[in-house]
Amino acid sequence: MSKLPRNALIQKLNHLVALDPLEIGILNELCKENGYIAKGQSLTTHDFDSDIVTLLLGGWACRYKILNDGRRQITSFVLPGDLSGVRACLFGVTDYETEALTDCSVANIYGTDIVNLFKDQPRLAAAITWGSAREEAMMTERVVSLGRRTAKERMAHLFLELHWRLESVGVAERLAYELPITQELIADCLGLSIVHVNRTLQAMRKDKLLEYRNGYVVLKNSKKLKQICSFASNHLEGALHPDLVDI
Amino acid sequence: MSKLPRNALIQKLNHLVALDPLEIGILNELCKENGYIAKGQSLTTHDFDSDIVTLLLGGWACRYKILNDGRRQITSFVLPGDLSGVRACLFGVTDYETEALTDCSVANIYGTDIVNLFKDQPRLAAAITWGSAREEAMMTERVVSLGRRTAKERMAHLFLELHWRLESVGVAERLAYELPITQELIADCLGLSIVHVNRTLQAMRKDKLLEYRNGYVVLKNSKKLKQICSFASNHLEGALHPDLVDI
DNA sequence: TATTGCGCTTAACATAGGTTAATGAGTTTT
DNA sequence: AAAACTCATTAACCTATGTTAAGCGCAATA
Repeated sequence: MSKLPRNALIQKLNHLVALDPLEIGILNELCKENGYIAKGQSLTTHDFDSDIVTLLLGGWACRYKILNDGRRQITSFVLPGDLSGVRACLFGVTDYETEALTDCSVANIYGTDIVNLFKDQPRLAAAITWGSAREEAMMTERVVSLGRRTAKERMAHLFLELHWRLESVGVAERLAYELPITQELIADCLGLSIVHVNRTLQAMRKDKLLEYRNGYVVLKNSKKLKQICSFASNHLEGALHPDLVDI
Repeated sequence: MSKLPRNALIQKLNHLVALDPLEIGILNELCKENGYIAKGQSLTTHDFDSDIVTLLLGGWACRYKILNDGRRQITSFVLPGDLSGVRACLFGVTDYETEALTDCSVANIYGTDIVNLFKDQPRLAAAITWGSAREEAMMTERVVSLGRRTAKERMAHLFLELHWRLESVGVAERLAYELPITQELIADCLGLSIVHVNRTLQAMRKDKLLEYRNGYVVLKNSKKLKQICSFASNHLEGALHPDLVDI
């Protein structure tokens, strides 16, 4: 393993393919922190024709959609190591807003550089594509949660998924992590009312399943939590197609 | 425009990039109908290590997940022109089942051939990637529906989205299409009970919004339907990044 | 140190949608 | 043509979750 510095994206991709020093060098060059976004600001500059992909390096953000009467649905949380705006850049489609939930540090990357990656660095391109595939898998799980799981099950699933993701970029402890968001945001993510989020949280505290106070989550009984929502992390894992590994 | 034969995939991709005759030729070769799957069968052979991507050419299928107590959530309908198993093939992950809802004709494609497409035909690869991006966009809409839309809104959205997709592969009339599935399947897609699907359908019939009998849907007031769920099709459209068009 | 405000908590009440169960209309099987 | 199924339909009743509204605690501001 090389001693080059690692950012969250590299850590994430490295779970999939063992990156060689050259590739790590390229990524480090591409992913230099060069921006800062204050809490509440939009992550993606909405100048249409903006040709920028944003890599989140530190902090939390979310993607959401608002219906005409104000109902909001958060479609995903954006964590360190996640790219934002790839689709907008490649296909000129934006179908949601992205907002910083905390102050964030980011790397703004030219869309052209991403496209070049696809031309010149097939393994890296494949790894990035795998990132998108993982997002889609998480989306699938969210559909299942919202469609068929109860409030308690949804909640268990969310807290476990966040832990898993944060751990894979080195930002979580073994059974705890910082969750710097309000219950209202959790409600808008789980398709519940804020009151019911609170009720459910209380109940789970009482059952010694988890603690969640002051922006800090402790999974007190992760085994039980996993049972409750039949959590499996396989959808977050993967192995590259052999033909692609050896390019 | 060339006079070569078109299958559903070609029609779909052609909305994104104007394919040249050579590319159409490659796709036609790759997408020859070579399989038939009976209603109720799994679309993807579940032999692990199977290295096959399935292109649906005719018929309907769906992806779903079943919770341990039998609750089922359909995560998406698979229509002609849709690829199935790309992620499984590239990353060895399967996180849902895929089942034929009608008898289906398909093209089984070797994963290797898809991978080669990524190496040799960047525009086609980009177009296929765009297909995945579109699926993710639809997934996002589903999350919004399940999380924040009422039964009636969800239903309106589903019927409009299906019409849009079917039209784009030439399998729908201007305001009508065949929907060869049961109300139970609609329920499992919309996260509702079968009884409530029926209730909602009755109400929408009475309001002259749509007809749906004998597997045939007629959108009687598509304008109103669009208002109800603030349907927008922009998430289904897109334009390729300029750098990719001219490769 | 008073004030304001945001986020958390709780209680009382309301409802969209779930459950159970029975009936009917077509279709397939025997 | 009877029996057996599968789907759609309807009614009666139930519950998970939503809504409204009111305190509470703490941090930021004045």
